[in-house]
Amino acid sequence: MTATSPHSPLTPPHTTPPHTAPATAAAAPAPPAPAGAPPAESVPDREAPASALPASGGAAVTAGDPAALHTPVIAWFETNARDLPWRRPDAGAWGVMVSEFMLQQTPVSRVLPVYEQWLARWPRPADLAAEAPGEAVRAWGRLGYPRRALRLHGAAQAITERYDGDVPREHAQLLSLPGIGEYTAAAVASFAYGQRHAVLDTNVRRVFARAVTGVQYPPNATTAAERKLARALLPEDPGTAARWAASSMELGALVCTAKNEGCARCPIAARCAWRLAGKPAHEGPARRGQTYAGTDRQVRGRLLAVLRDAPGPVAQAVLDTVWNEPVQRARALDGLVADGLVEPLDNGLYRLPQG
DNA sequence: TACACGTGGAG
DNA sequence: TCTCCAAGTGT
Repeated sequence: MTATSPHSPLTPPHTTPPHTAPATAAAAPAPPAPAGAPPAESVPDREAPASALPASGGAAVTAGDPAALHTPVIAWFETNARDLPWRRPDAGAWGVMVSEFMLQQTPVSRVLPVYEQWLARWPRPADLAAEAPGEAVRAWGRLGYPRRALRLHGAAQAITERYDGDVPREHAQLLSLPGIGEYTAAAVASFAYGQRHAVLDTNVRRVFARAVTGVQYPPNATTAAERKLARALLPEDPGTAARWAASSMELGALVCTAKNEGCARCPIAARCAWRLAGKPAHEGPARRGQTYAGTDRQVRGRLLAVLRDAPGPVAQAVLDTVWNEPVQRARALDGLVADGLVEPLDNGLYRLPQG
C-alpha cells in the first residue's frame, strides 16, 4: 500500500536508474516539478516581501527581486541535485520524516545505509510504533545522538495513535511530535507535502548570510532577523517555495559550504553580497569548538555501544570495562537511564528500553 | 540564551 | 595529529 504521501515536489516523476549511485552520488537530473504537482493547500508564513531585506545599493542585494535568486538557484538544482532516496517520489512523508531525523547533525553519507534498512524494516509509522523503543535505538547504529531514535519512535507512536498512522500535514501538528522542532516541521511540510514554509537549516542560513547579508557566517543561533529574511525570500507559489527550499539547501550543502566557497560553480556568484564585498572574514568570537574526548558524551557513547551490540541484558561489570573513572561512568549511565535510552533491571543488569 | 547531546570524515 | 563540522532539538 502506499505508505503515505503524494509525490514529492522535489523529484521528477521519472523512475530513478536501477544502479542508483551511492553516497557520493553524482548529479542526477531533477527536471522541473511535475505539472499536477503536490496538493499544497496551507499558506502560512505570509509576510511582507521585500521589506525585510537589507537596503540594496548595487547589484548585490536582491531587495525588490527575490526571483533573481530563485530562478538561477532552482535551475542549478535541476541539474545538480543529488539523487537521494528520500527525494524520490515513492519516499512518502514517512520517508521524508525519517530522513530529516537522521540528518540532524549527521552527514548524508552516513545516513544513507541506515535509512534504507530502516525503511525496509519499518515502512510505515505503525510498524515502528509496534516495536520496542530499544529496537529503534539498536537500528540507529552509530549515527550518533541516539535520543533521536527514541524520539522518532515516540513520534511514530503519536502518529499512529493521534493521526491514524499518517504523518500529519500541518506544521503545528508536526511541531507537536517529539524530536520535531521548527526546522524539521517546515522541512516535512515543504518536502513531503509541497507547502510554503521557510526552511531554515544551517545550509540555507549560510547561503543567506553570504549571498544576501554579506557576511561569511550566520549567527550561532537562528535569529528573528534570519526568519524574517527567509520569509521575505519565499516564493508565493507553494510548489515553487518548496522547490526553492530544497534548492537553496542543496546549494549550501554542495557549493557554498562552511569550509569552501565554490564561487566558480555558484549560480548566484555574480550577485553574492559577501563575494562582492571581497569576502570579508568572519567577525566576532570563534564558534566554540566542541571537545569530545573525556566528556560524558563519550562515556555514554561507549556504554550504549555495548548495549546495542549485545543481544540481551548486560551485566554492570561488563559496562564498567568501558571507562575506568567510576564517578563519571556512573553519572553517564544514570544519564542514559534518565533519558530512557537504557533500562535497569533489578538484578544488576541493563538493557535497551523494552517499552 | 547557552549548553548537552554522538560519531566519523575531511583538511 | 587535531580542529572543524554535518538537513537540530530540548531544557
